[in-house]
Amino acid sequence: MAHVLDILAERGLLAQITFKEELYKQLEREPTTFYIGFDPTAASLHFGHFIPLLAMMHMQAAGHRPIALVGGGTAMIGDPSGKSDIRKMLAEEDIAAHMVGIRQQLGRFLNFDQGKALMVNNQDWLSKLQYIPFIRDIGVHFSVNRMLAAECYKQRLETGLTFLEFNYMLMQAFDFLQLYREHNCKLQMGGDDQWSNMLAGADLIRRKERGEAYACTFNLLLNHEGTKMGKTEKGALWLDSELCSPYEFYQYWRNVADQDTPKCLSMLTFLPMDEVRRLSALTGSGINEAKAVLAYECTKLVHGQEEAQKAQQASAALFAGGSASDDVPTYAWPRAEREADARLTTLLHLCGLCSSRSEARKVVQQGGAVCNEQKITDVDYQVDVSSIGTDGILLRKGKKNYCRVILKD
RNA sequence: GGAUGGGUUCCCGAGUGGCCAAAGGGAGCAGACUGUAAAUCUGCCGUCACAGACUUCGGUGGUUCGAAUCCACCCCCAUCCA
Repeated sequence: MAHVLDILAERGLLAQITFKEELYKQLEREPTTFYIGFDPTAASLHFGHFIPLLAMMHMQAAGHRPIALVGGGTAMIGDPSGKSDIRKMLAEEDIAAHMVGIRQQLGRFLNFDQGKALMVNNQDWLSKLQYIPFIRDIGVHFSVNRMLAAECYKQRLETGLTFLEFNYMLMQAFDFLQLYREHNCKLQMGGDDQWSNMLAGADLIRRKERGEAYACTFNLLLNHEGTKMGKTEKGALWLDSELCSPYEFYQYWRNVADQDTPKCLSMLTFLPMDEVRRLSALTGSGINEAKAVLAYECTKLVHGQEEAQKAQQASAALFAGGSASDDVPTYAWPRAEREADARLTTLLHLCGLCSSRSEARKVVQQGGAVCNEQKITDVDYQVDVSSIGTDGILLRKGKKNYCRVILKD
């Protein structure tokens, strides 16, 4: 069986590794405990967490033990890495609430049975720290000169960096030390923007414990224009079906640019690389096959096989013929609303296809509004409520934004 | 704490008393072309009861027939000094 680091490298996930040779040997020698940190900035994980999750899955499959560290303590500071602005500090209650959601989601990706994976919260130890002992014990090992030279602070020196945030590196380094001591955790993985923080942790372990510790980072998934993938107009691409339905999630990946498809296939799926290469070699309209596979596989990982199939079927039905299944985004139109105002523009706004009635008017005027496969160009068009059956009606904005409308009492 | 320069619509960025819902670019949306792709071209791009009205230019007051533009105070940011 291939070495897990080779697998990660082949799939394009791996960015940087410390002590490459030694880490290879370490992972061959014994099941190794490693950790990745997740910030509880929201109640749901989003696509930005997905690549680390995939890496954890690969690692767990290879017999290693993942620790998901939820940064309840560090979230109270905010990580300055890669941020142009000061990150919002979170209130303690929010963090606690977010952690509940994250805990649940992690269970879908990792096997937590019998201690095969752990989840910890760094608040448990960070909040107990005392200032003087901490700076004496940990702070002495950090050279400000070197910290300022680190990439993650360099940028911030241009725009401003608070002392609060400057401490982030020490906190994260301490986390690693803590996990090393408590769980024999020897490896930290994470996004490439975490490189400096991770090195700091590995260094700290070497100094304090004279122990072996490694760090390894993943590539960010960038599109051909060099911007981060996994963002929507609304912001993050959430992994929670409440915040982003499987259908929407499927559509996101179904619509990636041609050039980005091969990269996505290898990084975001568990398909054998032979299959990835075959799909990546497709050209012209054949690439659509690759995109359909990508969307399906990716949705399957996040929402499960059943939901992925539904999303695939709903998409196929919609784009082939125009019939709406239950899995298409659906809006239940309350009686009071439709009796008060049954204009199409209002409905387009209510169902979320348009962000305002003004936008809806523009869409209608420009010929982008379609109701049950019939183009509507009259701004004052009234929806015939009595004709709506149990299947509802299908609204479309533009070429690929669908919403099924059903009646609600 | 002191000096200076700033805060404009999703982002960047013009605008220094009426011609400003506010140039230009980017993003986004719609149309044409296509493969649910890209590129290109066209239109839109504050809100609404939409040929009209209403609300926006860090905040609060003020001057004026009239302010994003002038004045006062306040908040925030950047740079230099301490």
